[in-house]
Amino acid sequence: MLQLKVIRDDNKRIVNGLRKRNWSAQQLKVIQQILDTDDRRRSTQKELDDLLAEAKRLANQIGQLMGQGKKDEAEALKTRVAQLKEQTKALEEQFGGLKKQLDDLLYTVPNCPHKSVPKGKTPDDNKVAKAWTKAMPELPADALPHWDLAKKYKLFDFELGVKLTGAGFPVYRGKGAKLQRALIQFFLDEAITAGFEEIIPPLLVNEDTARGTGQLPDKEAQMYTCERDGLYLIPTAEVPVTNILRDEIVAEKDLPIKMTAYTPCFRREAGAWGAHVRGLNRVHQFDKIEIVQVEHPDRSYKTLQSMVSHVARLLAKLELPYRVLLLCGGDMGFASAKTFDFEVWSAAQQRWLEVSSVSNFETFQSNRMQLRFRDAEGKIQLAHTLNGSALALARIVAALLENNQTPEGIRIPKALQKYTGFKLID
RNA sequence: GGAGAGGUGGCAGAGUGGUUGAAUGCACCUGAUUCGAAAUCAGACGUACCUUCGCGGGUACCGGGGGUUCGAAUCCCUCCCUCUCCGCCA
Repeated sequence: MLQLKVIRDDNKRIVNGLRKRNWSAQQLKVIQQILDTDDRRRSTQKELDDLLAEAKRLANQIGQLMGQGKKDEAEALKTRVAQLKEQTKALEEQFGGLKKQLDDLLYTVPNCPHKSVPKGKTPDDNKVAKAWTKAMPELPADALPHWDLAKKYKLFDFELGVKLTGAGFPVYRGKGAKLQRALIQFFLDEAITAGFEEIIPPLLVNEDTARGTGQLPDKEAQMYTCERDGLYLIPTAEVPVTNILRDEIVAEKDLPIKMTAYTPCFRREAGAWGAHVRGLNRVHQFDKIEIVQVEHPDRSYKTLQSMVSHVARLLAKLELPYRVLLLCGGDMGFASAKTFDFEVWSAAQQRWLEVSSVSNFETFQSNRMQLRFRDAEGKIQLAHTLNGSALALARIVAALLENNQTPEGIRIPKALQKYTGFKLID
């Protein structure tokens, strides 16, 4: 969530930023509401603190009197403290209520877009940051979409997934399974080479962790839950990995902290189904390698670029046509200050598929999870957090299969061959 | 799952109702000493929020939540977690 201090001191920038997210005047009223609630919270705290200080002072005095054996005087003081207590109790409740109210309001406010983020309402308003200028793959007239290729070569099976679990849980098999594992290994190796520490996190997280990265309360419906144990299946490795540093104060010299993790990701995707989500385009469980960085505020945008370059390098090695989009204010995620999306061309479907999203969250996440660093002067500051998919498998597989189909079989890109152990799926 | 022990500052570890945000040791930081370092000595050394231009001041926090009390790290309830033993098990 946004920092109260920033909303207060840098109000104009925040309001302008929210306008970029197409916030109406009506919605912007929340900001004023936040400021008003905060004013009340502060005056209530002052009042409460003063009363508590007085009560504390008297309690100590009673202690002294008791020690000196002056029981009568002590008794007299006790009644006064009892009165104070009545007042503090009421104030405490009021204060707690205001804090809760304030938090609830703050939770409704998305991150403020970076100044370089373009205005816009829909995905059509995203800016192409890097277009694909080379040739597109040319397929024969009888080219198949990946779901048909999967059947033809027995790579994965959706019906079987339905039998075992339900729609959107594909079963990979044979070379399809091997391809999956090869991609995971490839992406992990690339991330490790780029200096990211590999993490294998839990796939179930508790409530605090889900709140830390903003899944709660905003995106509760997106996650599968294990209600009985109060746990959530992770929708992305970002959740457990970033939370490793929740409530930590790290040394400035340790920045940036670079972590990567491969995990399956579970998403309910409630109500998001339709004709365009066939096959691997959208599934409830998919594999993803995530890269996460915790960075100094001064360097985070440079770091964002380096993460974008990393993802671009992966796609280049996989020989997939891709483009990079700079998301407009209206299409950006709730917690992000700036996001680049990567899309690969899926030749048989004749459409771009989103395979990666690389974002700088600035202090939006770190504020919520109290992830801080001690700067050169010994002052404590919130760190910036960034993350990106590098990469999400399902759609990569879709594009890989479609783009590389030949009459002889499906060609495996060179960079991947040492991982698959085969050059052709036939 | 059963029985027992325990959760205190970066770490170790005192503290069982009264000025304890918390002894002591270690680590870290600053200064002195030194050509420099080690050793030694002196000092500083939690976080959040409120308040102040600033110095500073205030409040809360000793696993989480609730309670008893004028006063709780200390007593009570409850939840979570860790350790030991037993059971079960990849």
